[in-house]
Amino acid sequence: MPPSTPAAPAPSAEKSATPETSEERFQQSPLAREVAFLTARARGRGNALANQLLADLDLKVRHFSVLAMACSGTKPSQRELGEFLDLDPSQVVALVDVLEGRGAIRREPDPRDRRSKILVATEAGRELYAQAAERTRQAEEQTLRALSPAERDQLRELLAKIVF
Amino acid sequence: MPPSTPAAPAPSAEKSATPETSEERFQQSPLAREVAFLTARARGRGNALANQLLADLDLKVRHFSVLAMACSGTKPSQRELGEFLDLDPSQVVALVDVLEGRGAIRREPDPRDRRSKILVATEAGRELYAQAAERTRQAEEQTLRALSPAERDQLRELLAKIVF
DNA sequence: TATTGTTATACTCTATAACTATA
DNA sequence: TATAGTTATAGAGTATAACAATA
Repeated sequence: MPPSTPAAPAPSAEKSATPETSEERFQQSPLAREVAFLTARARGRGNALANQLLADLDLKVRHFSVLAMACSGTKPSQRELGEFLDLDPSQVVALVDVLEGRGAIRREPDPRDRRSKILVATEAGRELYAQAAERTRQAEEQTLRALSPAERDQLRELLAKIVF
Repeated sequence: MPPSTPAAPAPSAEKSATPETSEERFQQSPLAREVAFLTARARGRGNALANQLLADLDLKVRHFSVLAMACSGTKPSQRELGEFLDLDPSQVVALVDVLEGRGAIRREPDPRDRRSKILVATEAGRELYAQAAERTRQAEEQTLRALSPAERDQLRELLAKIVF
């Protein structure tokens, strides 16, 4: 009988042999190793937190994304924006309507194709974006707080590789 | 006039100065560097592909996740499962109803708490899971095909760190 | 003839509240 | 009193089809 094995978890205990939380238990499941599951959970949590922080600006993540692209100087048309953000053309219409109604963005005619409309931010839109971007920055900080700066960059690079 | 500069993109061209696709253009935007955006896009694409590959089994990713946990041997209650999968209790009921109706899983009484029900897979359920897991494996392979095996492990580790 | 934005519409997913049976 | 599961219901998100203007 070895005298120097102090803190072993006593595997022979009869009743409370499973004091671990279900979260810990489930981390052993195969599902918990699937990238699809992990990204779904990451995006779910991140989205919820970001929506929460954006709430006092009366914005949701989806509106923020449209506003961000309108502020980016890349002059997206509605169609292009929909493809980039994985949004249906009809959804883009609805989101743009909201932001244009708030005076944050404008639909400008495309001189090269009069069918399409280019989205640009107004001065008020750029101000709103500045406030919103600060909040999403906080959300990202909190979401990634378990990672070192180097790991955060790694994650960004790996994700960019698979989606672009 | 240097004779040995053959394939320069001729930056002084007047008209077609933007031959790049909008996707390339938008990758320069600040939004494209936000982890929230990248994970949302990753999960959107991954989810769509997985749903597509699971379609001939009459399953969607959400059903697959429940089935996977029922097959995992971790004996989740409906409540615990909902927390792990970010699903509302009422959604769990609906998903479990479908899978139980197909004979893939069973609700078993929890001897320690007669209010809660533990989800376990039937033999048919384990067979269905085997087929479905092969398809989600294919989906992951395709989603991550731009990454080396080492990079895939890295990504898994980083994601696990932020969601667990 | 094909494409952009738009509208109307329906469908899926998600969230809320109330109920029951147990604890 | 609080919690697990259930039900009903409403809301948000998403997808589909048809149309007008333009290419």
